[in-house]
Amino acid sequence: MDVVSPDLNSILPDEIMDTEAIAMEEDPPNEPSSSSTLSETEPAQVPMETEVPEIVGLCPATTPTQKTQALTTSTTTDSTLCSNSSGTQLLVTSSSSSGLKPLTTSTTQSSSPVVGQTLPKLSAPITLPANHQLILNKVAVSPAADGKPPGTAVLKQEGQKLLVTGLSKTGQPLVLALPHTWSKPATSQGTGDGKAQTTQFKVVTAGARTDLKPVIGVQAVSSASQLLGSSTPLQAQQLKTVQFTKKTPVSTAGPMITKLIITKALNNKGLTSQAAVQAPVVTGRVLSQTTPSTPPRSIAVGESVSTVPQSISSSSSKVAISPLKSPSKLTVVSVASQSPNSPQKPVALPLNVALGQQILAVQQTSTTSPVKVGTSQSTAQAVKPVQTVAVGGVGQPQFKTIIPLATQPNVQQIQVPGSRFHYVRLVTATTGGNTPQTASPSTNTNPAIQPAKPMMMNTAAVRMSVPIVPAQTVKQVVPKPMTSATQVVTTSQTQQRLIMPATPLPQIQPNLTNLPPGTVLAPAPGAGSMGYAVLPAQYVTQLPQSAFVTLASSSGFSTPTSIQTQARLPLNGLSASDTTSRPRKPCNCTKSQCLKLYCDCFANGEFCNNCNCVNCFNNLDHESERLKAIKACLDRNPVAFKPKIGKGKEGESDRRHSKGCNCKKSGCLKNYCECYEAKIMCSSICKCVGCKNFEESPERKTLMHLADAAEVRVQQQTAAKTKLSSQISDLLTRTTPAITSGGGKLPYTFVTKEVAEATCDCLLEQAEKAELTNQPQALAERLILEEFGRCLRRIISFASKAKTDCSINC
DNA sequence: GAGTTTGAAACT
DNA sequence: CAGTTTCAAACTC
Repeated sequence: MDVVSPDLNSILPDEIMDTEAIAMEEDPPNEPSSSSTLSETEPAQVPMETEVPEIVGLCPATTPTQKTQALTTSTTTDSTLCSNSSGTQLLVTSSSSSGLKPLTTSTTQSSSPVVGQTLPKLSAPITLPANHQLILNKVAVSPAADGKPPGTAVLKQEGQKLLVTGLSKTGQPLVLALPHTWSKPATSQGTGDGKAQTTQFKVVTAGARTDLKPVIGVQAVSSASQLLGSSTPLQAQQLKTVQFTKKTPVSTAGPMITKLIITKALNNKGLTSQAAVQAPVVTGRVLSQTTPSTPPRSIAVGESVSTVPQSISSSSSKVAISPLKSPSKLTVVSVASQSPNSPQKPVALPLNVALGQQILAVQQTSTTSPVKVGTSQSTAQAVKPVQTVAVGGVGQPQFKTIIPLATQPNVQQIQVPGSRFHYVRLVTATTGGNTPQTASPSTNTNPAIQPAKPMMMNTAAVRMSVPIVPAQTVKQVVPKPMTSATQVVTTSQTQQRLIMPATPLPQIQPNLTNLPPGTVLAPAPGAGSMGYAVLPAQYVTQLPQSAFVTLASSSGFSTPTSIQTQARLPLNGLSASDTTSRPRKPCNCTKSQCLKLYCDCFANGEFCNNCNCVNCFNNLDHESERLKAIKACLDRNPVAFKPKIGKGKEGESDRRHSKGCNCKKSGCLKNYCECYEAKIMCSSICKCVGCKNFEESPERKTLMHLADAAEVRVQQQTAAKTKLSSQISDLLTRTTPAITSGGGKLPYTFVTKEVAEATCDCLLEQAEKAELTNQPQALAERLILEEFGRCLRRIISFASKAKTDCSINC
């Protein structure tokens, strides 16, 4: 294992430290001389982080508070789990050459090694950056029969799993990729030559930003330079690459000399939530270079400047990741294979090697909140392991989850608190194919059919986004034993959705990409890739473990009725309305059972929550019906659940309705018109009659002006009210001291109309009295003034008394 | 709040 | 694919 010093995050742009504890051999001769690459040897000790900001846990038993990091390595050695005292866990999983070797995971509670697999022990503590996840999947090792030298790591398509991603506090994505065969299409980036590569690594990097294309690679020393050179073309972003050579301490395959190249995206732009929505996760890139006798290793490097570095130490291997300065997070979870032999392993990455199921989650958070990761897994073969990865963040991290679809249903749940957007991407890594597979809907829909490909995810992959309210806390969902390995992604956000294994619905599979935003699809247990259940993540997150299990169970979605009610319950102490970043109007469906697109909730891929609907079936209690309805909708329209408003041809900023409207009477100037409702112009694809919703339309301009004026008025009124309230409050505050202090200021607030009239009456009376007594004018004026003085004194006295009474009574 | 209008979705 | 019906939201009063 490679160890990265805790300072890595802060140093990443500049350097990478290599701990001495790691039995890695430095390869100075091989280090690339490129200016972009920085190599350093880190001191033996890696500072331990006192805090565990982020954890990716793969252990079912892991409590929400536990923080874990999972690493899967392609090393030939058995995978081991390393955990530190803080509860941080390092998960190392490996897949056998067959690609079906069980994944082994360990939790802090259980240190049992992975069955049949051993991982290099970490000699040095591993410091993981907060909010960063490091996942290393072991690449299948080619048997000697293949003619390859023993210990040579051969990357199988299905087994390829490598995801190391991280975001610096600045949001700069960090990606570390293990050696991967250059021959693979994944190297389309220009990375390289895939010659004579015994081991392949697939690197999937997720970035919160659309343009993020982190390239990280752990390369054999010989190929290190190549990687560096190739990394440049890969990214639109500037990347700073840090490369260091390490020698694997223990490897059955023999000494491992590898270089770790860490590229850090220098360009921090585009970290907006929007960007994250568009292409957060990037792309899984395969930057692998095969090196004989060099087991691939994956290191996820998160960049963080956080003062709370997270350290993880393991006996076998150590990976130090510099603490994240910021909560920015990238989470990549890859599943190399199932671990039939270690079903009961505490930390089992839902690895379906054969299936190549992978889940990629990328999260970026602005906050420094530590990431909590809860993991769970199934132990029995009959029970599918469920992996839960939670990434916490207070800010509005961008979150994307990629869940591979495979015949072996593995569902990985990723929880990302604080993420405002939740993305779910379904990626299937199938065996056979060497070509990097994009997650594009059209190609990725049928994982079982698709040949195994290096997991490569790009923006084209199925993308589902759902606004998620930042969650302060992370909820951990414990997966219920399932027939197939399942990873569950949970978030504290109400918008997040999960697709749970359901009854086989082959028809849906082709349309996976069209599923409602935030939907997670998971193969139904035992049903291969045919069964899917669509489940809003909010339910999953809110569900108790038992409930969740029920959902995940192959038996169907017999969810306790309580679950539905839970959706209405406050989440994380926040009411649903509070937690919903995008308030959704409750539906009022009466006849559609909320299972048709008439229902906005259903159309948006959400469960009805706090709606006024009648006979609603859009809930967990009727998941089977819901699933069928979804299928029916997709059958009718494969893109039924895709956003209607997409980007126009002209550019990103040009939005347009995907289908166009068909308005006939509204002139497209009322909310009946979907275009107008979306505040976009009608386009050429619209079939509307008498359309007035075009740029030069005077009606539209007038309407817009009126709308703007109305809005301005509202704003002004609001501002006026606020100002008035403020003034009154300020006035009362200022007058109070004068009263209490007996100062000369009279609280005119007490001079009401009645008081003024009464005062005038007194003055008039005094004037009349003087007149009746034939007093000289001067005396009369004096008497009047004296009376006025008395009135004032009475007013002041009253005000003071009122103040006193108030202070006493109040 | 009831009734009407509207256009997307669903159906034929 | 076109015409019709259904449906729920938008709108009006």
